[in-house]
Amino acid sequence: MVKITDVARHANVSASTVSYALSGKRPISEETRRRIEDSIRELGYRPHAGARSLASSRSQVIGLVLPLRKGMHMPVVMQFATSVATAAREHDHDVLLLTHNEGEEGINRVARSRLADAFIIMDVEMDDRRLPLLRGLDQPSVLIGFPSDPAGLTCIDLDFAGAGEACVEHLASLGHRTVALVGSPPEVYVRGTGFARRVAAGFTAAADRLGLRSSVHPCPESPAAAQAMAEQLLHEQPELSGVVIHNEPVTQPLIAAFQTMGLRVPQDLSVVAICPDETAEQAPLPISSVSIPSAEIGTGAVDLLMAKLAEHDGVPETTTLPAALTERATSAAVSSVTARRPEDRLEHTHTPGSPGRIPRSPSG
Amino acid sequence: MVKITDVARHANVSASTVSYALSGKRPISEETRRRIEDSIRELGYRPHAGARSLASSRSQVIGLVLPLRKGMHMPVVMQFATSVATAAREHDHDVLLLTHNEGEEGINRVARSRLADAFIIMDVEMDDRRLPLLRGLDQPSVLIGFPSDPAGLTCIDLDFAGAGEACVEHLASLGHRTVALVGSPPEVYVRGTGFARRVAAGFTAAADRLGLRSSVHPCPESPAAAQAMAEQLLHEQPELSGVVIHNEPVTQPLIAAFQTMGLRVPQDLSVVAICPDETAEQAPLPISSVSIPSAEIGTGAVDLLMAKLAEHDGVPETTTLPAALTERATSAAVSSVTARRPEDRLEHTHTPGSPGRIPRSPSG
DNA sequence: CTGAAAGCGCTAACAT
DNA sequence: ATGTTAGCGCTTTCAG
Repeated sequence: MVKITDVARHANVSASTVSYALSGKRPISEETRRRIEDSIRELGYRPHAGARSLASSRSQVIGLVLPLRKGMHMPVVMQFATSVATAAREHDHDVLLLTHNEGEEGINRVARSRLADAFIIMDVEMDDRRLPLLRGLDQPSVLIGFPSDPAGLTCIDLDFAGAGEACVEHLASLGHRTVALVGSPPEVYVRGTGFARRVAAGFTAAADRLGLRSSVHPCPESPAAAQAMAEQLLHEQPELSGVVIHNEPVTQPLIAAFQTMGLRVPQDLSVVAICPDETAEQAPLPISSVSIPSAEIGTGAVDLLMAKLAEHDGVPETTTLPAALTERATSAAVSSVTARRPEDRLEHTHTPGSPGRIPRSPSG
Repeated sequence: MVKITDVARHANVSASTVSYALSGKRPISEETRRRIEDSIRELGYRPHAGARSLASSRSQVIGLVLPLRKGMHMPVVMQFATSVATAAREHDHDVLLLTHNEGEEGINRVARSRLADAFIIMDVEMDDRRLPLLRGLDQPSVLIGFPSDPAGLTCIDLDFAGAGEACVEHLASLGHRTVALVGSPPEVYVRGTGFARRVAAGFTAAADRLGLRSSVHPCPESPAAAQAMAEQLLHEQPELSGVVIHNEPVTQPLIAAFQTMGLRVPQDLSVVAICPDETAEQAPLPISSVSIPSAEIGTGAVDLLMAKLAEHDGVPETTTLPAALTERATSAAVSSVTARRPEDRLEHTHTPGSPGRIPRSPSG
């Protein structure tokens, strides 16, 4: 194995000079730097990561904790992970993969053994059990998602409340008066994952503010559940004309179910999703959507982490990425009387005036 | 930071005794071991990973190279990654995440800096450019997938050829005489990813052997492509009664397209997929399938790697996981004359006798 | 602008 | 069964 002393000898300098040439922590003459670089290349030198970490107390590794639980959409997780890995490399760091199932102990182990010198935690819950641990660590961390109390932490996420609002505002601007949110599976709400609740809160708030009737429906991630949900919605709310979907695997099946039941999208029913742009664009009928920018969140998290590692102060506790809605083919202005043709539905039809259960009525 | 000498002092032993107690590399008296363990717990000692790696030339980290390219199904990749991470932890190792887009350089960097002391490479191509590098590394590696020449390497994968065969055998046993394979996107074949070609080879070989008509159809990963594929298949091969799908995102849309076109599954058309069990089970109509056992492949890869790290010889160059077909609701025996009703199809109908293009005729 | 030298915390001979 | 000691390869004072 070629080591720093080999390079030093070959370049006729001391080992420390090679080290400094590599780190840039002190000025090196042009001439010397060139000789060193040549030697490094010629000998094929690579610093030993362990030695470096021992001497500098910096491993150049960031620990990335990914969720594996149900209700997480894996393509999004993967895109996020790769964007973190790529961004980390641009800052000369590598990424250690930790899974949520090792729990707090995994983070603790990696932190205290100094295997990683910073952490990115995905899928943070409102009252996440890892928070006290993270606050007490020597190493800085960045959370994806906002816990109830972000004090002393650094968090970044899409403005999910804003996303919920943007969807409602879009539908309202198109003239829709009754809207429904088909959300994440029930367990996601139950375990207090912030984004699910925030979408619902933003959705409901905007509907109330704009005087729309609204209802929220957690939905399991299966085509069957999507089918049942479509039937339930049309059954209970004949005047429903706008649906917001925040549940990736259900998006396509739900739209298909509506169509099968005789509703034309967007003529009879407008649909807006909160999902990655890729999903929205690739659908048979491109979906109007608020983008979940996993890649930006990933690089943003890395940037925040690097700022903290550099001991920049003024790293904000919370960073919120603005929600932007892109209009595509699934949303349109409500049309006149002929718009809804309940008599075409396969079953459970209603006459236009007969109201189903109305879970919420507008407050303002 | 509490270090090994602190523990040694606290337990009234030498540092090396603590080290040996931890590694188990030499016998320690029951009494001493207990004292050491107590001290470790009391002081909250964790060995410094870098120091350990420097002194022992073992980082206890394995590098995992994941693909991000199109045509890879992310849920499968994630499940694989998490099973690797979990299995690695059981052997006291951590996992460093490398993305294929860093290419050979990423592996080289991590290997030569001794950040990782073994590698698992996913999505290996027939003539993978990383092979020479891997063969020359100090560190052992395990490949997921079989390159054309596995000599000097260790590879593990599902028996994809066997999977293709099993599907055909199943369909043949049900009386089907004309079968089609809807495969991975064209680019996957083009870049020589082994599994896609092996499925096709096994499929074709079994069809030939059993005297079935067969054809192979690469298919892009979009619902639109699935729809087009369904139309094309029925148009060209009116006598088609068995379809094998090896293209995860297309599976569901393709079945739906067939149904929309008036075919009943499995009465008019049997469908068999090669996909994770989870996908097959969760489909609206549970799909008869050969399982892609990502988790087993992941733990298998780790086990092979650990054997190599332990310098066990006799680690096999290739490990093939047997293909097992599970019969579910999408396959059934061909029914009699009334089975196919081409006159019900939405368009491009054919009279029963008129053959479409027959891409392959049986050789035996 | 460059060198010399003292560790970083741990493991693994080599002792006994 | 345990202790002593010499590094592992690098960074970073401290000196010049």
